[in-house]
Amino acid sequence: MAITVNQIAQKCGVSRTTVLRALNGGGSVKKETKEKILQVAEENNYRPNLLARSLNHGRTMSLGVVTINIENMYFVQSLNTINKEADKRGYFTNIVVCDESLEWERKLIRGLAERQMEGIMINPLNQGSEFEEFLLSLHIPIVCIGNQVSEKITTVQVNEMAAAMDAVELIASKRYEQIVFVCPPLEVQGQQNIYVHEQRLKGFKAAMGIHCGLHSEVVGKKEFLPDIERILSGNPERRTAFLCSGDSYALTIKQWGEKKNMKIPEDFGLMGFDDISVLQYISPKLTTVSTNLEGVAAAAVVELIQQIDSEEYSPKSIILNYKILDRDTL
Amino acid sequence: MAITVNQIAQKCGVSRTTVLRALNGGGSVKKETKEKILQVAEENNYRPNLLARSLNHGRTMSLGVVTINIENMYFVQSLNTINKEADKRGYFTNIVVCDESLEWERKLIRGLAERQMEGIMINPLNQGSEFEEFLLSLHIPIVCIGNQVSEKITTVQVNEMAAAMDAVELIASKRYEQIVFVCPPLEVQGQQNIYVHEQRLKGFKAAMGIHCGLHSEVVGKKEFLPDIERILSGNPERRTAFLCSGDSYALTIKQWGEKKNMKIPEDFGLMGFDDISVLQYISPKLTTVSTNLEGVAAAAVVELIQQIDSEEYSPKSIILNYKILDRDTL
DNA sequence: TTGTAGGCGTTATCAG
DNA sequence: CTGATAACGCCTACAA
Repeated sequence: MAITVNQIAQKCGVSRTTVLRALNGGGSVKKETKEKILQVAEENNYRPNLLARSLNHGRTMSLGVVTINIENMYFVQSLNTINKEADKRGYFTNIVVCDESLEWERKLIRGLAERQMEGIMINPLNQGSEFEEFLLSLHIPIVCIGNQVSEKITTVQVNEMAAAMDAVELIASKRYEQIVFVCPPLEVQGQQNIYVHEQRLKGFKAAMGIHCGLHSEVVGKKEFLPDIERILSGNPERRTAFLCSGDSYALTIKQWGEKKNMKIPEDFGLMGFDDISVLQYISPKLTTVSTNLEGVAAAAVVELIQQIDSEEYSPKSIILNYKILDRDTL
Repeated sequence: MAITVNQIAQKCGVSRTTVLRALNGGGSVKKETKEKILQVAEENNYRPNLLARSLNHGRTMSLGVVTINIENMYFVQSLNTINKEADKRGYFTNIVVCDESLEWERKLIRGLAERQMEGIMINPLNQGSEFEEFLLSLHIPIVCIGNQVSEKITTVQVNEMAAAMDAVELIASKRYEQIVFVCPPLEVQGQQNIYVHEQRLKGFKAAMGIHCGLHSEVVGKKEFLPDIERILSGNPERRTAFLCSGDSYALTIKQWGEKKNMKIPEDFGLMGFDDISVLQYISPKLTTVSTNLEGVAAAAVVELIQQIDSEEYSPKSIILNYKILDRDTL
């Protein structure tokens, strides 16, 4: 379809080498020849075939990103940042979306590898040693964002455990008598990567150990609203706050509470995690934890490229700062 | 880094042809040879270099998608659908994000073309004949989603004008006395592609021509809240509804109204456009128009692939159904 | 200033 | 059953 260097050479009656020199400016070319070549290239919309070029010198200058479930919005916010940071360093970013299926994720990662991405960023859904081996067998620089897979693979994250502990501190300081931790189904542990939630849960439990005077409960199910209802109606006068491992859980509870004509924070306290961008449209402002999505994304790119560039690279665990956002729902 | 067919051939003491036959299963290979080859390939994690393969037979089986401003969420919802539909037909989907810059968009499109995407989907930010020429000069199948660029390039959309008219009908039927149309800054017309908003505005004006007893106004500025305030306070007893060309405008107004302790729909009516996924977290439920993001996305993929497959293709304009969602803010 | 030759990794064709 | 050979489009020596 598109014109090639060879064809230009033919049209101009010169060799490809000359055409390339005129186009990419290596050596010297006679003025007239050069002009003619450039003109022909222009007229025919010449545009280099990057596949061929990459094949040749073994570099694609492209990074791959595997995104989960766009609807959840977690991670999506990072995409812009990743894109810009990569571009600054001369890399093109290819994003693929993975709709919550473990197989798809593997398939996509392999697809990116086969397309010779020089490095891949994932917020992995898979986990375990088999997946670890799979990733390692690719022999491609990889950076995990958020969820950790193994110590052999660089992960960029915030200290989720400490964040959860701080969150509990904040809630406790507001004189709640009961704190309920809401997170995704815990049954999937061992199958699906819920590392960040596990870390937060650990932090929650540790903090509750300190505040042993407080009641606590963990709700980790798909259908969690019945539990919320049970908890609130079981002991209506007890001041209860929900700490949700993910803003979307908090928003769901908020929605439910409002339908029941309950006021937040008067009737119950609510706190989320991640500070997803939708929150700007929600009032009262949700108290939450900023897990520094942009910062994490930027760091991931930097680290990935460093990994690409270095001969000897040893995997790291990069921990960034989180921030407690004390807003209006506690 | 990764092992190649040639290397496998060497290791096994056969020719590449034989290796390929064993791997891809063309002709027949002696059992032992085949086993050995497969074993070596397995051990060394052989994985075909798709760049080379593509270079060879001129097909990449990849589609490119250019997404705008992820934060806005419009279009983002389509990504999953695009991905799945493309996969069904054997195509890999590469997404790139464009952060609201006209130059970036061009750069990304060119990048996708140079990487030999077989087709590209865009919700274009650019517009005008120069951009049209740019796209055509690529000589690559292209489908525009939502915003139209020109009749020479296939566009998939809903009938925005009719949708806006229906929206006005709905509002009028609820006995509002004034309808205000809120849309992005109109100054950018001619520079930036706001085709869908223009269509909706046309529909709005046409419908208001029919309902000439009603007051109407158009607000198209970046900072529109002052106008909202002016309109509402200027004539407080006049029943006013805002028809927003985009749910995010509606959410912003809703947010503002609630801060002022106004009730919706008691104090003013509110209607959006697009039915973005965030709405699930918002109450009262926003009345809006479903612009059938998933349907549009699916149709775009089908059309793009058809364009790729056919020798003779003439650009079309594909119009899908929209749906008025009469919910709780009118 | 210009051209020739070889290679990147894969595939297709044709000949043994 | 197996193996040369050429080709995809680009790039880099090396030679003229």
